[in-house]
Amino acid sequence: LLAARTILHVDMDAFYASVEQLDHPEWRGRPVIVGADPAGGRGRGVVAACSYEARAFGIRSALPIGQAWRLCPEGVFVRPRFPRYAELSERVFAILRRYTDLVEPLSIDEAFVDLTGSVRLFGPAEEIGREVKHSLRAELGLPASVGVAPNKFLAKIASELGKPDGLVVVPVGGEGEFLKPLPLGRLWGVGPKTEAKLRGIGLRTIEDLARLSREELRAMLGDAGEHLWELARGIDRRPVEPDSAAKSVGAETTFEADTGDAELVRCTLLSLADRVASRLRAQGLVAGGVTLKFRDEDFRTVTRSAGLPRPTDLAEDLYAKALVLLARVGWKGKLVRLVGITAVRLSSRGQGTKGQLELFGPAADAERLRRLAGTVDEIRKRFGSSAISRAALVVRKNG
DNA sequence: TCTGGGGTCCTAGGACCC
DNA sequence: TCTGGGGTCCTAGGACCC
Repeated sequence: LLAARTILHVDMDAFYASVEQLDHPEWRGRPVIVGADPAGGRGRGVVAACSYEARAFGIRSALPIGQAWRLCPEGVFVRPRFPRYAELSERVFAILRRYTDLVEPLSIDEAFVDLTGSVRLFGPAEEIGREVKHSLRAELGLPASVGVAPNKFLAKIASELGKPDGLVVVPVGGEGEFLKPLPLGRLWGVGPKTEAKLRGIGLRTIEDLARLSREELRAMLGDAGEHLWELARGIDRRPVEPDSAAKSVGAETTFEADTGDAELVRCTLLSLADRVASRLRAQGLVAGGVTLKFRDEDFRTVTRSAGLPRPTDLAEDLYAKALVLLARVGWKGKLVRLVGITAVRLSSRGQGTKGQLELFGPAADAERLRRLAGTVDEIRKRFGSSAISRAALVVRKNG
């Protein structure tokens, strides 16, 4: 028999916007919208996060920034400062790790904590939840919502229901009542497509879904259907898993205006390759393959991927392969909206590739490039990311 | 009003092997 | 002249999450 678990889900409220209000006291109490430049309503891109004051105007994350601007032109529109958010994120997770090592970050501002073994030492989970919220507020100045439940799914739903600044405990045995009235979209893995499909056969709430048999759901949605059958009954056996290794590292960008300029596309790919490679080096990873992402003016997205001759953390290698992949995308006659590069099949550097230095041949060239890249990383760390750049990109920018 | 950027996981088809 | 079944790996696309 499996012992009952106690899982905490901690979710920072309007995280990026809360950080901006923390760092800019004059913005507290005002609608703050973090995202793309609205450019007087003509901006490209979307809202990354917004304060609760902004939500009162109907603004939501993922809303096109121009729409947000029209809804609330008096709002405070700011560009995201990811390094600052990452810094505070680390401090959030450090507070959670005071209770246990079983902390699984879900994103920059969200985590599961398995408190099953901690309650003996620290007291009831509800008390720990209260304490966590208090520490986040007192030490970091940031609000959070917390859910306490016997599993991940229920804990996540609970924290969502408590937002903002809430603490919701799902009583053991009360899972059914708790879930029944909720719309299907609350189920983990049910997005717009699946919800529409289920609505198409007359289902609206989790209670409706729970009336279907395992077999019926399986026939309609495959393995995911069986998973939903369990979730609808509050069953979720997935463990809290700390430190999972990254499977891919990517960077992509949408052009300010759709472009037909092949040289601009290549320069952009080089700069994306630079970003991806330096993040690989920072994490001690090498890529065994590359995926190129390409989106045209009609919003049609294609990807092309291929393995690399040897694992690498060099921009030159990623870029060279990206050019080969680009040639495999038929984009004649179409303008380009977005390009992206993702490093895949990651492994940690040093395993296998270590050994004697090679003095000649491609491996030696790679070693020289690695040292150069290491020096560039160092300069950027000390003087900022714009302190040094590739001549190919500088010429482009100024020419 | 067009629709970001960072990811994960699943599926389906084809190649290839035994 | 017809044509197994299982397994794995790779690629491309798509759904989903924050």
